[in-house]
Amino acid sequence: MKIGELSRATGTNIETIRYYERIGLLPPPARTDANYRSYDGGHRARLSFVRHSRDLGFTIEEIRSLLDLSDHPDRDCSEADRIATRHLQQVEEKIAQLSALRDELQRIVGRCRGGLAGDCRVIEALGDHGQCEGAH
Amino acid sequence: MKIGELSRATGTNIETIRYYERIGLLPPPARTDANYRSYDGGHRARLSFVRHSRDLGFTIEEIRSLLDLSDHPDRDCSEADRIATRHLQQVEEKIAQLSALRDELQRIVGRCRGGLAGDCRVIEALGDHGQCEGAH
DNA sequence: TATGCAGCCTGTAGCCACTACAGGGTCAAG
DNA sequence: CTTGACCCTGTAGTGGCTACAGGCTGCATA
Repeated sequence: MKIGELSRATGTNIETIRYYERIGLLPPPARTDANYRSYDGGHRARLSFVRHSRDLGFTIEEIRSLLDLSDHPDRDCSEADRIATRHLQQVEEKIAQLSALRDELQRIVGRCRGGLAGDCRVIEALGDHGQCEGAH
Repeated sequence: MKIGELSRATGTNIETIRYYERIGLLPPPARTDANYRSYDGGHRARLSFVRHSRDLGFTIEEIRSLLDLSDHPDRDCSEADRIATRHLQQVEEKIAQLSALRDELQRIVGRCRGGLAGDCRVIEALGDHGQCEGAH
């Protein structure tokens, strides 16, 4: 299959596929006489693996390790578990951060009465150093 | 105050302060005879505003608009409210996304029994197209 | 007076994970 | 024989910094 078909089959941008090849995440495929890339099922599976991993937020380097494990079924898979567990922790941290941030934004947004910028609580709150809570 | 003091006072990297000046977020300060940047309280307040906004996840362009409003107290502040509300929505969406992602990661991580990579459920799950749920 | 070192300056390049061209070649249909 | 979809390489841009390289200034100490 040509790059456009692979792109449609996996929902991956053509430029991204070439990018993955350039950084060594996908092996260089065979070429047609016209120098077009020619992919097979293995490439497709590998790209799906990469996309699914990216969708889950793994970094390229993490995916490189995971692919490496998947290429060597005889190795111990605890490394894969470690990567996934650490990533899960990071996601949980990020959620906690964003939740705190959402709370502060909600406090700020709720205060706008639609007057002039000079009296605006939103702008005022941003100028504060975060101690607006107990300040008045 | 010199750039190092401003850096300590606001918890902002020196390179970042110069970066903000370069992109026009902070006005160029006066210079000493030795060509050192010389900041005043106004600069400090503005930088605090920027840092606080960045901590809340506003983009540079959004901060530019917010600063513009804060520079013109006679304008209507509904624009500030609009920016903050939209940003809040984005944060909420992000949290929802990450929560879904966390759930999937938890499912994946919980399945590793520590065997060989060839039998690893983590790697297997990543290779799937996300239909692993009802598949077996 | 010499010397060392912290701090400042400019300018450029790197980070991540793409994305978007420019400028060209290839191929099948009409 | 032309049109238009598709493919190629190579380079530069995105956001928001961060990290140098290579050089200047200012102050304390020997």
